[in-house]
Amino acid sequence: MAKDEDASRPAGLVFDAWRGVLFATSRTLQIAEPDLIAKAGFPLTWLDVLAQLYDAGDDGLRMQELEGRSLFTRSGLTRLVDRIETAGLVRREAVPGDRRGVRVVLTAEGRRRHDAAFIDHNILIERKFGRRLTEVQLRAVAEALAPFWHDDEAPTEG
Amino acid sequence: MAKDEDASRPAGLVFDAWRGVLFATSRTLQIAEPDLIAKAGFPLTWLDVLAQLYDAGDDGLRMQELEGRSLFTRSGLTRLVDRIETAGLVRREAVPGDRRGVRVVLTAEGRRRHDAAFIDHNILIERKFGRRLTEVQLRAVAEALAPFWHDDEAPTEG
DNA sequence: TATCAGTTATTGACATAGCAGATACTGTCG
DNA sequence: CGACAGTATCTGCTATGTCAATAACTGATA
Repeated sequence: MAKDEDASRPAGLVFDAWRGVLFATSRTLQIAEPDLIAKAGFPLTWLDVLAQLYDAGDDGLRMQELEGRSLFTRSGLTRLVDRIETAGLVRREAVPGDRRGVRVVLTAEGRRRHDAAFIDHNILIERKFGRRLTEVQLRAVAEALAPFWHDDEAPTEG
Repeated sequence: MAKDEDASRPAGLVFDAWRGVLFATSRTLQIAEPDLIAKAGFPLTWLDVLAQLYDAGDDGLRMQELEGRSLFTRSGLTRLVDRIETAGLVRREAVPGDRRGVRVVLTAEGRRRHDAAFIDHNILIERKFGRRLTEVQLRAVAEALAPFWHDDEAPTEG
């Protein structure tokens, strides 16, 4: 018994929605990742970092700030930035007035590669994700999941 | 569609919807993973496998089938199943009539641990994901993203 | 029955991420 | 100055995932 209603929230509904979110993410990323590597020559993790630095402007970001805006740990970021730096897409610079700190800045090459990758990536997301939903559905999903943008569980840097 | 409003172009919509899906997944998993490890003693990857085997019934699943139902590669699965087997939660058995094959089956202990973990995990998903959406939103998300469950991505551009 | 292409699963070499501890610097207090 | 607590970043060890190559087996063919 206990068909579904009665409970303010049918358990199966949450499960189905969660499953949808999970699979949409995984499936799309599984296509987007190799695509990005083929076209841009670097993985999504790099694009995350490059995009953050792009948005941050000319002064770049400190490792600490980068950590706050990404889904990596500090040590993971250190190595990630190492690789991107070795590839010449970012540069570590001294922070005036704090010799402990480092700020990470896009190089000209990094900016170029970011721009190209960003465009390619968005086209792919449109094709593999967006195209599977109607406009009404897109709007519903975007609206329903918007709360997760600003995460109240995680510390948000100001 | 052909709803041409300047304020909400489909491109921006796709981006917002994708961003929502991405963030909902990341934020929720970042909480669910440590929680599961604390309560069940194993990570989400194990639960994925255990849940698939649970659903599959007494005969379990072959590695191949497990691969099709999960988001791992074959070799990744081999090692994942190795670990779970070492922990005693699954068992590899011969497949009658095909000596290449292996079928993976839940042990009694595996079933117990699965049940407990599944309950805990669902409670957490309800709390951290489901509770942020209304029932209408849940329904909309579940419906919109259901196509991703069975992903038969057309090999050519679709 | 010998062979050969295809299938199933594992293994080896390698890449990347996390945790915990190390390293380098800052600012304060005596 | 010298000690100390706090901050910013990096490194060592380890865990886990992927790709490419391998081993074991199947079914068909000559």
